[in-house]
Amino acid sequence: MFQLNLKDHSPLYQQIKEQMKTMIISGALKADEKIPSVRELAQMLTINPNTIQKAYKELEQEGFIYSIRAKGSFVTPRDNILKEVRINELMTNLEKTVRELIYVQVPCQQVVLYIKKLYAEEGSTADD
Amino acid sequence: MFQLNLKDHSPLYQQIKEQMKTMIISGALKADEKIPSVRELAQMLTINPNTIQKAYKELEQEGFIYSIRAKGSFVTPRDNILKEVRINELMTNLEKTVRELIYVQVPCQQVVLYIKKLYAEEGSTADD
Amino acid sequence: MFQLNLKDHSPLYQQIKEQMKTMIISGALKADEKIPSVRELAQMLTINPNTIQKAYKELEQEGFIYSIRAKGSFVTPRDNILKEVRINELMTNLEKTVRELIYVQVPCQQVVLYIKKLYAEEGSTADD
Amino acid sequence: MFQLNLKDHSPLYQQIKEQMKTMIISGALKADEKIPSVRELAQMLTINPNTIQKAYKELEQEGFIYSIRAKGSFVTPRDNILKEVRINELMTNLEKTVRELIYVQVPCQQVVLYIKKLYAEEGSTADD
DNA sequence: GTGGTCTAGACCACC
DNA sequence: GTGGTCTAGACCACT
Repeated sequence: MFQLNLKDHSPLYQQIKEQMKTMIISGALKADEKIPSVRELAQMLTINPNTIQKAYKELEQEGFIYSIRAKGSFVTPRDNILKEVRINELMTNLEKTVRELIYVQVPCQQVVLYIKKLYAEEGSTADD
Repeated sequence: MFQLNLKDHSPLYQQIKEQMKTMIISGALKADEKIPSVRELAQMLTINPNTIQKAYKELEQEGFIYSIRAKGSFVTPRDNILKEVRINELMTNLEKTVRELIYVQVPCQQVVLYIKKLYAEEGSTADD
Repeated sequence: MFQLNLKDHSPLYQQIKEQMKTMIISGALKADEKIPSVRELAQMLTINPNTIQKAYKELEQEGFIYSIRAKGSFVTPRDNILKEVRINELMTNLEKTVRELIYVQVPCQQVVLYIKKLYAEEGSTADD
Repeated sequence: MFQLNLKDHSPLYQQIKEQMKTMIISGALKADEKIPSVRELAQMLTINPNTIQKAYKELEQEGFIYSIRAKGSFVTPRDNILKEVRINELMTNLEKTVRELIYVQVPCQQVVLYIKKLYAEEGSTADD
């Protein structure tokens, strides 16, 4: 389920955050679905519960999950996510990547086709 | 020339790397142009030369600059850059960003138009 | 009647307390009016009776309600409330809020006008 | 300097946050002034550095302090604080307190005079 | 020396 | 059993 890389320079809790986000975004975790409890996941990954706690707390602050005391943590339905700020960040990120793609002379058409392919994939599985 | 943000939590040497890369990619620094020496830049930014050293070392490893002993450091012409690895990284990065854009329901067309606009801008100034 | 927010990190029993207090203060619940029994309210909100119990117990300790065995719980008439301690708490709270308002440079007049408006509203409906 | 109450139900890190905020708001700590390092304060209060860390991190997220790696933590100048959201919270808080003051029949004039007094105090010491 | 990350193990409030 | 808080002690990256 999760693959942690201890050699990587990025902190464990961020790796957990990233992978959880990926699972939510990819649709592997559905809206309002329960995610593993802090202790469960800690045991699964054989790391300290505090590290999971930190990851979950930040995921909650960023709006990807919500937690209910004595119940567990759950995936925020995507329509409830505060989108505007995030979209700005994503577009800035996109711009930076594309500018470098231009620099290394990847043709426009290749990039556009790639993006259309990604949209096509998702559109058929997760739209609606 | 450089704008360092001490309050930002990203390390100074990375901020320097990023800004140097931006200047190379944007064309502000031309191929084979000399960039400031470690000591010069350290003095300009009033920070420790070790910090600059680290930034330059990584830029060289990533192929953006090359250095000649007793001469200084210079911008690698873009045709000499080892592109394949970098392109892979960029495409992976692109995929992650686009998947999240899909998740927050930004329409395909908006993304594609944005990318075409970026290509158009650069095409007229730096292409060829 | 009551709106519980499970995602909120404040305990359920406090949410119930707060809302009950608000209803008493606003006049929605009159003096000596009967409030729902523990079991009734638990059923209405589909939560554990213990949680309601805890809320009622604290409301009683703070003097907002009183209970009669085998009869139920009732709203304390406002003249019977032990006011002095509570007023001290409120004034301390007020001081803290106002000091921060000063810090973020909200002008005195704006605060004063706001308070006068609140008094005017209540004065016409519930005073006397 | 700091007074922690171990018996209090509120977490230690929040007590630290509150007191630090009070000191910033009261002007006891000036803009860009260095506050004690994580370890220093931990030693002063004889509590664990992690607890201080948590308090500082949240204070930084809320904009009251900023930290620079390998340098320390510093007070954010008040003009740089993101005010609008905070003002809304404060006004809501104010409303709740005032409504209860009305309920326990504290006269409007007493409240208004109290607020004017607070503004007068601050105005003479910290304005400009 | 500073802030940041992590562990192992404990205790608490809530439901 | 769940999330949240706390301790004691360790290690790391950065400057």
